[in-house]
Amino acid sequence: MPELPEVETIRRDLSPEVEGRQIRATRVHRSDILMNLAGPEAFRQELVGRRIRSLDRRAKYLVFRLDDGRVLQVQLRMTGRFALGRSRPDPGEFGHLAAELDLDDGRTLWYDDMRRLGGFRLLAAPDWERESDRLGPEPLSEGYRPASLAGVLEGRRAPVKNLLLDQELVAGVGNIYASEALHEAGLDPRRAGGELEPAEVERLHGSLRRILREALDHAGTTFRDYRAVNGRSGRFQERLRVYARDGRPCRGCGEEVRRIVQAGRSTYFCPACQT
DNA sequence: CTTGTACCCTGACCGC
DNA sequence: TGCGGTCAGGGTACAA
Repeated sequence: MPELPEVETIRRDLSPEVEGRQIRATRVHRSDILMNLAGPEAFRQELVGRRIRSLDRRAKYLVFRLDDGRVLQVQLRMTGRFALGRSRPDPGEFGHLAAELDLDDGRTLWYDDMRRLGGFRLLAAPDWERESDRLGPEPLSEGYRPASLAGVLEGRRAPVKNLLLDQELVAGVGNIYASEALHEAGLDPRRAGGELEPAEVERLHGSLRRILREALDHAGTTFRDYRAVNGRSGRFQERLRVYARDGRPCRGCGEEVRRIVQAGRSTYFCPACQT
């Protein structure tokens, strides 16, 4: 569900609330969200008594750093959500409760996941570091440069849209912001990554950063299922340029926005301004 | 290596 | 009202 701006919004909502808190109890209702743990009892044994040192984000992962050095990694995938509070969230909003973590301030961290594609993984620090090293650079980081994007596009014949979704090339970009950034940069999503001119790569790099930053400033895009903590909606959906706007006029030139399928996923673009 | 496809799962929506 | 097909902010395993 969520891409970098959405996951980062959740991290900002949660981190001041959970940092320093101790996990007092856990309840797992749907075991398939335990991605590398045997079952609810194993989850409980590993986590009860642990304190949360910090909450970080890397790509689309939330990373709870624990006081024993290990890492609880959460992947929200399409429909994972969090709520935090003293009483169970409204079942209308949270109808697929998958896990609960009681904290030492009397509140509970509730994890809901309708499709159960997301989940929790408990990793030793070196294992997480190794995984993190495989991921591409954070596009909003200070040091992210056009040369980094140029380097991973070079020689690639796959469509640039597909390459933007590859987490090993650049971290945190998903289906919405890939289309949005390519539109802002005026680039046809079907072009081979390796065929972009240096000036075009530079434009794409700038657009990617601007779009992600703007989406983050608007607390993400609530198009369908995504909610920040406790049901809070994003506001970037009002500013979408092409995503899910097929058949409607391009905000730039008035031409009809088109939808195509690339690597099995929808891409939206304006055939007039993206070349 | 690179690229495409099936799959995990539930629910909303559309045409018949 | 029901039914089948399609689609959904993701990622992985496997085949070609």
